[in-house]
Amino acid sequence: MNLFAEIRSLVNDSLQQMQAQGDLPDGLSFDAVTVEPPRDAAHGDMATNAAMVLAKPSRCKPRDIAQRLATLLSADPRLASVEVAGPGFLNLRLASTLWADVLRAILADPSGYGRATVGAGIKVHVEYVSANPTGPLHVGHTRGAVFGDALASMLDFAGYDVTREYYINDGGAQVDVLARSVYLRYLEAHGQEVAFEDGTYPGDYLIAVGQALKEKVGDSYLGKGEQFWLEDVREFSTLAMMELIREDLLALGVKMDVFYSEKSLYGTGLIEAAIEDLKSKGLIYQGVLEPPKGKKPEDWEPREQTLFRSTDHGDDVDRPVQKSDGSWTYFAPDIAYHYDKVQRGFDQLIDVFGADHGGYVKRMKAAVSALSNDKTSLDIKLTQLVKLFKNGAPFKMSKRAGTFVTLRDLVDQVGADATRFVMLTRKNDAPLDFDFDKVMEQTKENPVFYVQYAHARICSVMRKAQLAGVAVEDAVLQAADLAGLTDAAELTLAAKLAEFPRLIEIAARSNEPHRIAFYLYDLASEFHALWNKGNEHPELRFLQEGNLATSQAKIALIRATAVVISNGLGILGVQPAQEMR
RNA sequence: GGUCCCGUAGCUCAGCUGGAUAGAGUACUCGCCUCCGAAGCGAGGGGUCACAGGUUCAAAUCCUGUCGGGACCA
Repeated sequence: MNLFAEIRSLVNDSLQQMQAQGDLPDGLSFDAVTVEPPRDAAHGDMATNAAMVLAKPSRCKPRDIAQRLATLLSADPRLASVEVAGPGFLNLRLASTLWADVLRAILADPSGYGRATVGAGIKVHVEYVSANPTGPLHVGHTRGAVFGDALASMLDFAGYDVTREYYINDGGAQVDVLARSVYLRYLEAHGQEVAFEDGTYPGDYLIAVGQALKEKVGDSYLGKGEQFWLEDVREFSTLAMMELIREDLLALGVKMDVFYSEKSLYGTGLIEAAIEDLKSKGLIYQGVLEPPKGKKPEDWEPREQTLFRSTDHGDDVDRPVQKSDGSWTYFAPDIAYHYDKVQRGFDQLIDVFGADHGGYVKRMKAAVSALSNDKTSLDIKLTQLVKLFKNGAPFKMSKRAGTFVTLRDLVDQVGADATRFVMLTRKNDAPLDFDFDKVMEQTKENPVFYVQYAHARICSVMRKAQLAGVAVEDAVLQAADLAGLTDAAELTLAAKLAEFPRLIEIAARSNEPHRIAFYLYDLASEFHALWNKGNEHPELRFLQEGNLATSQAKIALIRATAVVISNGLGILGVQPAQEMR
């Protein structure tokens, strides 16, 4: 049940009726008409801007339209009052029975409440993490992983057909470096002294891989040249790293549908096919790029190479796909990968990248636009840096000094739930401060705690109610007489619950899961307020001794609140707490 | 030099793809436990929404430019 959608369509119907009666001209678009909660609660439960939006195209005075619309709307039993206000707003007050309907709808189908249909029939592909398979995931990857995962879950909740995918960059020079590094560890496992020069990965996590390699191949690679072992060690090491990464993701609660290998693009003709597709559209040519503006780099010289005319699709300069020696640039496999996504029939693509990939956005969008003839949309979400703090002081990461914070460090220290929630309390494109101590704090300053505390309190009341002999099953609560819920704080809470489906739609449309985290904080706040109001007004306490019916009505309200918190947290991948410890 | 992101209360940040008197947290002042978890709640002060133009019934929100901060490319 989506109250806002219902009233929105009621407004729409009424507007059409006005057209039929000749009060409004034909051919008007109602797209700009909104029904939303007013900022000021004194203005009622909902407000619509219909009259103001339609005034100009219909050449009527806004207040006249508002007046006629108000007359039509007020005939509907769902609306208790309709008032024209200000320049032509219509302020709507809902019949009090509607709030009870919302609660009953929540209790009738708890796990389904808030699910939307905005994404029905739309196939969306979300690519995230996609870290190089050269080591464990670190803090930066964690943010991308959490964001992408929550985004995918949210889209799923909003009705989209979602595919979650990890692109394994196992085709570039970095996996050769990995192989050489593992080879050093292999020599070490054979008792040799080794030195890790620049351009190798000295991390301890490769010790076990070198050991495992020794167990697999014995001494057969000792004293041999690179041409003899590189390919096999590369394969072996990449697999080991992906195993490590999968475990990291699992610890964070991130699941992928597909792991897609870059290497699998080579030798299958896919890259050639993608470039051929662009060529057939006249977007591939031989040419020489202009030197970069500003300071000329020392080693720049004009070279003829194969270029993609990305400027035809919004890019700033054309991009090379093949170097003068015939080898592919790093961009070519990326094109091929997205070509493959388009071929797989997705309607929408979303790439979640770190902010350091900001430079690729325009060319990737150009590629997808060209490859799909603008039929497939590509949204690229960049996640900004995570700044770590300990005891309020910035905490510098350094691979060299070994103060390198991994995903595991985070999860081990603060838990997957807190890590995930905190990472979602900022917009993806804003930098994030992650304070180890604050995340663990049990105060309202810590949003994870605050939301969990609300849920735990509700569970606590439910436990107490059961001990007192009050039936609290959803089926029983649904049948309760909810007419007694009349206090302002109770109705505010119910109104907040009614907003949830609308919030999901808004958040899903803009690919912004952080909105859910903020909503949950607000919801928790309304709940805590109501709880405390019970201190001064005993009649607002949830358990009313000796009054079974009233208790059940109030418990229906907070049980519905717990359901929404639980659904919201579920999208973010966070377990709701039954009790605080 | 170019591209992208950001600039909102002392501090950290929301702000519904354009709506009414711009909101939370924190900090400061004051009040609330004989009571379902006070790990909480309520009240108060605090703003030129970086700046200047533009678009319109309406701009923190959209467009242009300037300044400041960050990320990246060369």
